[in-house]
Amino acid sequence: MDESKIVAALAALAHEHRLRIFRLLVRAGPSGVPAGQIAEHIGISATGMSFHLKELDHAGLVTSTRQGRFVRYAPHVEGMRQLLTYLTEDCCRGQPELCGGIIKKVRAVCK
Amino acid sequence: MDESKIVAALAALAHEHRLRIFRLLVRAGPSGVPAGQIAEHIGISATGMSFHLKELDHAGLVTSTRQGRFVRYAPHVEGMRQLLTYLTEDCCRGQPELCGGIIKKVRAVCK
DNA sequence: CCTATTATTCAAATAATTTTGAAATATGCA
DNA sequence: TGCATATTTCAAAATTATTTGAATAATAGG
Repeated sequence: MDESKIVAALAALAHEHRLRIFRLLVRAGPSGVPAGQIAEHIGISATGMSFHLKELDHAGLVTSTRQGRFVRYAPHVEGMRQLLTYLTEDCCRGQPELCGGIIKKVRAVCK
Repeated sequence: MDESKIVAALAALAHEHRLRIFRLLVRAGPSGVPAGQIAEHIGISATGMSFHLKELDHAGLVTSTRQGRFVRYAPHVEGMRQLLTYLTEDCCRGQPELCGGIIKKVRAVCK
């Protein structure tokens, strides 16, 4: 995968509000949450929310669908998957020490 | 783990040069690489290298040890582990779709 | 002590991001 | 159509990050 897209995705998540937005969307699931509702939850203005959602969208981490007057945002599974695959496989080369022990853990369970 | 530390780590990696530096250090292993040698490899000035290495260091992603006139930099295993653990477990809640298929893959191998 | 090498610090300049508030767009409903 | 709601766009201001080059520190070796 294109390294500049990885940088863009990392930058998108590298912000207090945006990381919280993404976390919230993951918890909310694929049906999504209207922008205004996210804004209320996070505690920022509608304008600020649009700005941050645009960043996440451009980075390929969220998707949006209009539903009447609302625009529902949901996590974009493929974008996040690519980021985590890059970080664990390409960047950290699958080393269990670096990869958060996931590989280690699951292997242990398998024994 | 502290969310602001996660944001700092993400921001540290969210830069073309720094992501390449970190990748290079992972490949080089725990013995580390002198700052100047990294700079030569990446193709940036010594001053620029100091700036970026400081960012990575402050974010807890690399460690440094002086060896004579050289300062060797190596990946800081614990910092990266914490970041990836956060992203996969806290943020993405271990959902295989989001987590880069690592969990899925290893489970499949185990069957 | 002197010099060469390696790396960092500093301050100034430049560039990029984020915030703010007003205006605009899109939709639903009376 | 006219009005209310949800969201986005826009431009200006504020903030933060990055680059640049000169100066400074740390060390090895003569």
